[in-house]
Amino acid sequence: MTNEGAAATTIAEIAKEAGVSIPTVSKVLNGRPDVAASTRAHVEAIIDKHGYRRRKSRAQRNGTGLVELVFHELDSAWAGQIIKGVELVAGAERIGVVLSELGGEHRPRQEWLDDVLARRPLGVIFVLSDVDDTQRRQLASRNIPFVVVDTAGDLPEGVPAVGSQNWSGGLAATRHLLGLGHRRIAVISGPADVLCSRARVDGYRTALDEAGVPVEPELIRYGDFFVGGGYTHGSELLDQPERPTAIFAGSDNQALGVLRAARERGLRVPEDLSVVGYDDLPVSDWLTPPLTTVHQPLTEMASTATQILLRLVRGEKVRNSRIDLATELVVRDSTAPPPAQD
Amino acid sequence: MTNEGAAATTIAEIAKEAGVSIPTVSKVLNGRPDVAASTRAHVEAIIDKHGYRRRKSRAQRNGTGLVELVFHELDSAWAGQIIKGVELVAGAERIGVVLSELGGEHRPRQEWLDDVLARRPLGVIFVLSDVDDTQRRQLASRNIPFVVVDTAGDLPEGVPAVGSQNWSGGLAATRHLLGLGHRRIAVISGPADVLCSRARVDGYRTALDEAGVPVEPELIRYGDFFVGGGYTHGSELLDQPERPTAIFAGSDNQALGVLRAARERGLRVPEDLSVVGYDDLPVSDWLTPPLTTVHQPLTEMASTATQILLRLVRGEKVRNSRIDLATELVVRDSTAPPPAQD
DNA sequence: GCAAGTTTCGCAAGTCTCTCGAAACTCTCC
DNA sequence: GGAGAGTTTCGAGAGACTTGCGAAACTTGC
Repeated sequence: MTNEGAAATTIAEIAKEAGVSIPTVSKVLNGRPDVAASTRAHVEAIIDKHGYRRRKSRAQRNGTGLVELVFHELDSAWAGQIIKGVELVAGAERIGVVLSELGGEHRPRQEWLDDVLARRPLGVIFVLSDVDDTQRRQLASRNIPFVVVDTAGDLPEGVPAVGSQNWSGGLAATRHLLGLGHRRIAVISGPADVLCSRARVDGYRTALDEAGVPVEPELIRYGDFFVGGGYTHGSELLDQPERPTAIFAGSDNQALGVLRAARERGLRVPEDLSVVGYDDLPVSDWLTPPLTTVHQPLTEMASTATQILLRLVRGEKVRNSRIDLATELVVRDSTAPPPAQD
Repeated sequence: MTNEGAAATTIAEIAKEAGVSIPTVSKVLNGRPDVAASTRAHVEAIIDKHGYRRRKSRAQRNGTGLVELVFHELDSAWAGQIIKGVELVAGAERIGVVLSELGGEHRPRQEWLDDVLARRPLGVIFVLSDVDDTQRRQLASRNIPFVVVDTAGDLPEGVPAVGSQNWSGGLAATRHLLGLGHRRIAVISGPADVLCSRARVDGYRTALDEAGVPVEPELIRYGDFFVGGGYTHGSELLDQPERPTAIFAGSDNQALGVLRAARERGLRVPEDLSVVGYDDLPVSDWLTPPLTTVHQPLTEMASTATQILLRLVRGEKVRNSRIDLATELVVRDSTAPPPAQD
């Protein structure tokens, strides 16, 4: 802890207490060779006792800075998890987080970018959104780095991005259902133009191929990530003549919609229909039934992205600026073997 | 103490008394980094002593302006609704929203306030949090207005605050349960030291009195607003020898915990146990069963608070700066008449 | 025992920041 | 459009820390 107000300890004080000169203390601090081992140890002890810290150095640079956090949409607890992760890192560095919502668009409008530029932020974090080339150059010309979390589209070479292993998530979820004996498995994903949706669906496809189960196009649905979409698509899927015995939803919210669609049709979950979600929001464990879902480390993704951004801000070299964190299937009570067929 | 009418204090006077130059006082007021900690503290003390107020706010911000949004905690979709409301109004005015979380504390630490002052925001919105007198004066001296949303504790006269009609909400929820025939109604509320919790419980009390039903202390629980608290208290209540036939939870999250406690005991909702939530988060309509709950207009509360704040920023007169928006009982499927007794 | 060499340390002179105020500037209100 | 209040820029002064160098102290070889 820094002792505010009170004058900070100086090497002069250390020197006095240790009975040596100021330069000697300095030399100890800098690991110079021309200090006797015994003297060094003694000085070191006094330094430790006083909890001496070298003067500010670069730490308090700009004093205050801002980071822009941009959501394409901030409904659902999803956003909360991300915000938490960013706050965690930024807060520790005493950097303010400015929130923006693009109101559903994946690309910000110029007007918005103008406002951002006027704020002279240290950097920008885009969540499920992106900027076009012109805007990218505008940021670059002002030396404002940016990071993308959970990218929506393809990114040019060199743009740092943090995501999660969507393909593996889709694979694991589908394998789990196959392992339970399901053969007619539907998937409701996010928008087709969002990369992470496609990766999950591809994981789903691969798992089916692997098991020798044919992929049926009418069982693959693209929608949005919201609860209403899950309900609509879920209803349609369940009204098909040969309805699926399991549905893999693109988000926990969608899964909620599917649960309702099932309930309205008198289908019990998991006895008559298995449902797998995606995200593992904190509530998912508390639903009826507790949701089997693919855990996505949202908070960690956000923290990681923020750390990368701050490293870029400091001008440090960042290797591995394209990271996908691991997803993990969490099995709860919304999945079970399919009902016996005849 | 502010000396109204008398010639307003100027930073020149502060400077003289503190024995520093005018620019130094200005720098302290603006949170500039190039002032020694001891000097800063000294000047701050003189400022406070004189009750200095900056002449006029810079209402005519050149395009940029920031508003600080402070949560005592930002778990749960609760926070998302609030953020949305603030963004809505601030975004339209092209004002940036800086988010902070106090990490569970209801009062910010000085270090945090220093950062805020350095950012020179137009105003501050506190959500379920508050500042102490010294900090309040620090904001006042910089002419930074603030608004409190859903106050945790008592507020001094004149502090603008937007809340919701908690008492009416408690009353309506309890009356609804009484109307269904329930007599043994438990309530799980938020922390006892948070005002809105108490108001709800008082509404509950009044409803019981009205109906001539005795208030039984063991049916009144205070916890936190989270799902775990609902589960714990719910479990205890349901394990009582003469268990309640209805539970009125302090939040939808708590209600989720109660639902699980009921399920674990083989109690059906609403047949064996009625549950009422509070908040009406977007998911609540999609739970199993859809939750009867007290709708709190969180987004609107946040928008209103932001509007009031911006009016204060512009120096406009704000009458009715203490507003409670209406809550509304939303009846869904988690409540029903109590099971027949013998 | 003495000269040569080595080690250890402090002096003095540098370098780097931090602080602060003079002067110039901006903004607002008459 | 001038006066007054407050803000910003910039440079100088003051410490805080670093470094080169030399002097004492110590060691070693003969």
